[in-house]
Order: sequence, then C-alpha cells, then structure tokens
Amino acid sequence: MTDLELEKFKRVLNDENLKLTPQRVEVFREVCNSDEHLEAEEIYLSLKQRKVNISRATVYRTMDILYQHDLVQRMDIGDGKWRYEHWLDCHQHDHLICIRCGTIVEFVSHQIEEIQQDVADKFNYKLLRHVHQLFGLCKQCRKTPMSVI
Amino acid sequence: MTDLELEKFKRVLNDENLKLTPQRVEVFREVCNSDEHLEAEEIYLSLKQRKVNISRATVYRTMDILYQHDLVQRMDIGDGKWRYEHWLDCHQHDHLICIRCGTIVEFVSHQIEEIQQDVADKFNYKLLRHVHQLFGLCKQCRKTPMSVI
DNA sequence: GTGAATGCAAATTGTTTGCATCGTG
DNA sequence: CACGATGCAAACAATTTGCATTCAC
Repeated sequence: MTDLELEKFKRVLNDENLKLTPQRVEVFREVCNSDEHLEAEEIYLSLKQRKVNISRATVYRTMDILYQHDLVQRMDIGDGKWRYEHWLDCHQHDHLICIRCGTIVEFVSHQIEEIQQDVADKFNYKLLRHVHQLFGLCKQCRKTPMSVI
Repeated sequence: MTDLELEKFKRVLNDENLKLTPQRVEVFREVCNSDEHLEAEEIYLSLKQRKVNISRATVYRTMDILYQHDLVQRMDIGDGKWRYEHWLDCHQHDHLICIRCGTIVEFVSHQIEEIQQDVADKFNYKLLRHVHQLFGLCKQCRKTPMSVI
C-alpha cells in the first residue's frame, strides 16, 4: 500500500464522514498489496492469519466502501462471488480466465473499446461500463488431457 | 416451442437415459416461447400460474439439463442469479443492458470476435467461451434525470 | 415393477442486517 | 462524549440436496 493510496483512502473516508479504523486500513492494505483477484473470504482469512481483529461483516462493509469509491474494482466470473482487485492508478482492463486452474490474466484492447462504443451508439445507449471475460484453457492446462481432471 | 426443438430435447433425454416428464416439457416450453432472459423464479411462477404442477427444485434441475446440453444459454449480469434464454438455432450474441430499467438488447460483432481470438492466441489460451456485457442507459432512460430514480 | 423424477423442506453458500457494545474524531 | 464502527449471530436470497413418494418406461 503506497502513501498515495492511503491518502486517497483517508480523503474518501473524510469526505464521507467515515472513520479511519484499524480494520478498514488493514482491509485496504490487503487488497493493495496483492495482485490477485481476491474473494471477501480470502481477505478475511488472510487478515485473521495476520492476527488482525476483524469480522466478515467488516470485510464486506469495507469492500463496499472501497468499491463505491473506485478504490477497488470487482468482478464476478459467474460463480456467485465477488473478486476484488486494487484499482488506483490502474488502467481499465479485461480478463482472460482459465476454467481449469483459475488463473486470471489481464488484457486491454483499444480496438474493442472503440467497437463497444459504436455498438452502444448504434442502439442509442449511453455506455457506462462493461464486463468482458474470455474463458478458456491456459498454456499449461491445454496440454493436459481433459481426462486427468 | 417448435417441433424441432421438442425433438432435440427428446433426443437429449433419450441419449442420457433421462425420462420425458410433463414438468420437463413445460419448463422447456416456457423458455422456448419467451424472448426474455428469464430467471428460474420467473419460470417457476409462470408455470404455477398456468396451473402446471411443479416445484422450484424441478425447475432448477431441468434448467441444468437444458444448459448442459446447449438447449438454453444462461447469463449472469452480476446480481447473483442466472437468466436463461432459448438457444437452439440461435447465433452467438452478447448483451447490452440498461442499468436503470433492465432492458436487455442483443448484439453481435464479428470484429470483436476476431480480436478476442487474437487476444487469446497472444496469451496462448485456448478460447472456449466468453462473456461480454455492456452496461449503460437505454434511449428512454438516458432522458430521465438521475434524481427521478 | 424398478429405478429415475418429483415435491417438499431442510441445508448450503455468499452476503447483509439488527443490535448491543466499542472507539474515533 | 456522541455517533459511527465493530463483532456476533441471525436473516437473506438463490440454489442444491436428502428423502419419502410417485411415475415413465
């Protein structure tokens, strides 16, 4: 967690009249210091392991604040749980997901962004955000025959 | 529900040694005869209203069979429930979703498909499927000021 | 008639909420 | 020291599952 990130977080809390508690800082630190796409439960367990006094409820409540203020990004790969990643100074990107091992790779395509905008224009929609996920087998997993699963 | 669709369904059930029950047929009919993106609960309620004797469990179990055999497509717009649409003789398409009124429009872009494939190739992934959803405000909803919500 | 399918209710999973207590500003 | 934040457990919502009963083949 960089000073910049912490500053941004403090500013958000201040602006919203929310308090800077140790739990909130630790949750934010956890996401900032990871390059994974973390589930709420993973954040909770990781903090517990680090002997941080925290409850699941606080993790969920904090993730909500962070998401609402664009300090983290969240995604749902269709299994009914949110995965979070740090977002500050991050460019918009999309995801390539291995359905075998779960590895997630990020990609960016300006071309796709442009076409998306054209599609929205065509239907007279004001485009606000998008979800673009490619599912497949990663380099490793495509080698292994399916029968090994 | 066309005869062709029913035939395909019967063949799937036969191949899998599953039985052709009235409940299964009614669930399939419900999806085939709608152009909406239906939730399991909507299918259940709609059948109940039509006096079909059915339980939620059977709806869920049947949707699973239909999905596993490509008789329906399903999508998750991030609210934790599956939405189903009939899929037979359907071309692959993606969705444009109004976050205000929930209207869902379908779109196809061959250009995007191509770029997706390039992206997957670049990372050495074998591309199997994708999710591409554009969220925004539809023609009607973009007119109404946010404060009216 | 037999094994698979159904309905029901209870279980599961990820998340949210009510409430008494705690602690930041 | 007030009011927002926390932890806990109970509540939720969508879906799944166990089991006794029913029914298609």
